[in-house]
Amino acid sequence: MAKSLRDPKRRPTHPGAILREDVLPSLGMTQAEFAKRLGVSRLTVSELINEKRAVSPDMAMRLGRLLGNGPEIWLRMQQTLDLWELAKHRDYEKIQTLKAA
Amino acid sequence: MAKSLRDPKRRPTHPGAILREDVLPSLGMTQAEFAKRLGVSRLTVSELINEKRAVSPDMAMRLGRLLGNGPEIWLRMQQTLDLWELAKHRDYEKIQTLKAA
DNA sequence: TTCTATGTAATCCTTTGGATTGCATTTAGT
DNA sequence: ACTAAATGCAATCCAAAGGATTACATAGAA
Repeated sequence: MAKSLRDPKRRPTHPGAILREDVLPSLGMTQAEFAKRLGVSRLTVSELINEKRAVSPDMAMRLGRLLGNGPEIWLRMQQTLDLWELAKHRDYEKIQTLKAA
Repeated sequence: MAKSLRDPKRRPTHPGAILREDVLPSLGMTQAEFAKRLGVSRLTVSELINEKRAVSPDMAMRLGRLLGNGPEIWLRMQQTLDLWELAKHRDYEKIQTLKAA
């Protein structure tokens, strides 16, 4: 059978990748300009775009506002990544699931 | 007309409230015992339950594992609260939404 | 009342998002 | 090719936040 649409093994896309590959190019806007509009420093945008840092709730609000699509999308992408990363290096196996509450 | 199901004015429920009012009671488990199962300190559980702190991604993983319903529910509840809080005291009004990308 | 559960304060540690500044490199534009 | 703008990145600082541990006071139940 075909692979499921989302491969559970694969690292979820970092929000920065979307900004880098889709958003900024289609806007034809420099990082500096983008940062200015968001009201954050150029460094913050650069690191986000290069996947060096996560989308914080604050940043999600800014992106949602600037791009007009709300903060949820950005935050959800980030959390998906966060959970995926955690599941990798942390041992939650030790926690025994309770049977019927 | 009737109010919408979710009142946008109202503060979203804190995940700790669910633990305090539903989960722990139905489990008939003490906070100390719950903390032990989760693998965190009693303080951490107490503060979470009393809404003094947020559900972190790590805590969401633990809750999801222990309760058997996955981390997403807990994380999503927290996010909703986070965004609601941010929208209150931070001024995102200054960020001008870009027209058609 | 005596023991258990809980709330909470104090302290310490680590991580992380942001701001600045400075500098090297890349990429355009002319 | 040369200059100027854009970008990547390192170093510092700062503040907030999740956790741990310890200790203490109170609430409650056996």
